[in-house]
Amino acid sequence: MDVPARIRTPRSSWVDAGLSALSVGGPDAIRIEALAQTLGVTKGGFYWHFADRQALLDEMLDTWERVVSDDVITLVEAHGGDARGKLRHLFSIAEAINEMTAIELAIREWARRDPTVDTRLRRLDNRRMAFMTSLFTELGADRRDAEARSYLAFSLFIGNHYVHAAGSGRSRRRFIEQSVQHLLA
Amino acid sequence: MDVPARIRTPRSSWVDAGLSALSVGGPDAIRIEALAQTLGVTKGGFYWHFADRQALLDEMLDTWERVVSDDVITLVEAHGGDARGKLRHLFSIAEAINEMTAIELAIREWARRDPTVDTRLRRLDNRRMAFMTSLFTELGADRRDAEARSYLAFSLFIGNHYVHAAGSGRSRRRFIEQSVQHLLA
DNA sequence: GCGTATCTATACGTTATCGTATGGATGTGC
DNA sequence: GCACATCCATACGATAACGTATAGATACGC
Repeated sequence: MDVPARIRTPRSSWVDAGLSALSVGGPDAIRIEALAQTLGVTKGGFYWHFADRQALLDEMLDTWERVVSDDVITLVEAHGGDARGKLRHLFSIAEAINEMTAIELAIREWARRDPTVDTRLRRLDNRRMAFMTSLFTELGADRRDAEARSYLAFSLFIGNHYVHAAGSGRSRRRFIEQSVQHLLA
Repeated sequence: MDVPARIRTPRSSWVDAGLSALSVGGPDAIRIEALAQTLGVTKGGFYWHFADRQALLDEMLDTWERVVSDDVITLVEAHGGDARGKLRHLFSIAEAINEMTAIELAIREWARRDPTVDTRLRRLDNRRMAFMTSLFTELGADRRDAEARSYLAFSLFIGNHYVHAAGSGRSRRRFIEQSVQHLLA
């Protein structure tokens, strides 16, 4: 009856390969045959797992959304400590996970073109903004100030990746650190 | 001999259409046949003007680069006044030209994937950073602080467009204004 | 009204990708 | 060693885009 059988390249492989392709080349680079080649198989297996390309895209977004919202917030909450410590921890996570940042940027670009993705991202950003704002409020800021700081932090953590000036690689880390200091003041 | 003849859809039409397509759908959306349809012709004329698709992309970047560096800097310098006034003027230009912003964002995304575009953008950003830094220096900041403020302003003016949280449309303008105040303090 | 420069339409070959269909291959449990 | 679940390879048709070739349209100057 129910025979589990060893799984060779499961759904998650395709999802991971898709997210990787997205981070490198954007949504248009998510081509089934290219992913298959990356995984060392042909697309035959893909269409066994997924109805079509769109099904993969949806599942990629689901997966990513779960990781960056639930998991990160849980992680920060589990870390404990006061609001300042949590914020520091949150910022360090955002800084550290570099591959995640590439996916994040790619999805933000994607959202500017695709209303469906935009809706998802909007919902997610609301959660993150609310979380950050609550921490800043805990820190003693009034509602308006806490929102402004959250917005500022958000813009910075995204925008700084787009500044391509010389020496931005060298000074980027120092710059972020300095800004965080200022935000937590 | 030299007969000028009325030009129906000149090179610049294709460049403009290309930039428009870029701002809406990214580099992959710059498809010759689609541009032709937008212009109400077929691609026959395109290949009279341009050797191939790449030639259009190059010319698009040339055009855009000229507009946003030389022209803007000239405009700000022509405006006159002190450094603070010039910075305010610069920020207001950056805020005002919304269509230009869409192109700017699209090109930044593009640069993350294409080394050629990245090189161009890097050169451009260096010019803009140097210009901004010189204005902040004029304002009394030391070199390091001036650079930090420029980097901050840069990140903000780009990053804030990627924040999709609810109410970001309403509060974006107010937020930018507040940040500019702070930068000029 | 003719010649020439400036485009434009159309047909064509090529390549890339999607999605379908179908016949396997492979390993598990009985 | 058979049945079944899971996955894979291959062939196929459809569509879209690139670039080429070539004949034709359009308007200006004379």
